[in-house]
Amino acid sequence: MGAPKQRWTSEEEAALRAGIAKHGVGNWRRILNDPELSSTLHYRSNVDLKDKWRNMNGIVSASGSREKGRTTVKKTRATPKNNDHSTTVNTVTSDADDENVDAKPIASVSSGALNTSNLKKPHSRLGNIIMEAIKNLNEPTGSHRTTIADYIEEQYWPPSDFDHLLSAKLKDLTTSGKLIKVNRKYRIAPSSPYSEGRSPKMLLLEDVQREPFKVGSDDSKTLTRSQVDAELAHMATMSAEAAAVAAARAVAEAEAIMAEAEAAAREAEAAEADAQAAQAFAEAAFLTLKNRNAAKLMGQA
DNA sequence: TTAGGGTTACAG
DNA sequence: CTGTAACCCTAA
Repeated sequence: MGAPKQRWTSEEEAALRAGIAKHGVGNWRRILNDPELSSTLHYRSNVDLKDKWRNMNGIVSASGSREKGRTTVKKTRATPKNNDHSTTVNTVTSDADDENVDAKPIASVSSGALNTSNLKKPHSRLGNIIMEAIKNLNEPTGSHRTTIADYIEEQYWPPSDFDHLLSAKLKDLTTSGKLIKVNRKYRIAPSSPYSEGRSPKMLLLEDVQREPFKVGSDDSKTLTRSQVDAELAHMATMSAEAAAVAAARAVAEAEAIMAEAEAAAREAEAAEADAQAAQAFAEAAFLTLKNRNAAKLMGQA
């Protein structure tokens, strides 16, 4: 991990996830074309989206071109893009440097205000500490919040109200896809190098086939439907482990989607014009969630 | 335009 | 030096 070139921000990642959930994997151009998402992903190209998704996903064949004795050829390549923005100086009172517990991961710039500087700084220190803690704890089934808190308290200073900050940050990390929350436990989301010798408790496909809502929008329904079918078909060919991982990921995605939909709906309350779009998006997200919620992992709030 | 291979750049 | 993430190139 690191911050190499033009690192993707949480907003961009969230937007990408939302776009994939909405339009399906592979339709990068369509995602980029989405008016809401395009504001956030303005600096990224369709290829960038594809590459980012490849990285986020736990790349299948990491063809590290390491096995090439490639040396001495230097391509003086200056930094191509110099966008980006003022680093929000976050001088928090000395020790506990934690911030933004923002509730809206997506910057839905609706018609009207042309917001240009929408950059949130990367992840804060606490986020890194949390990731480190979980990684070092290395619990195969994930770590409880209390365990994480204990670890951090031993390693670092215990600020006041730390518990609250930790909860907020955990939620933030979960919604942004860095962590997966499964039954009160948090795990590192993407690449899991440890193959976990034991087969995970199989997540039974509990097909929730009730119909809570009757969404009248046919368009989004068909779109979502085909997408879900494709994913289910793909899931059927997966191994047990892969399926478990995919299920956990799907839930994490769904949570992120729901959060975004919530934020979008909240925004829409103010702007009537966007209300319908947000509604449709929320419904689509809910449909996706319903279909994807095969595993009953979402018990707790 | 997209998927995949390959390269460059940075962090540990 | 190794791993990872962004970037680049090219076939399909």
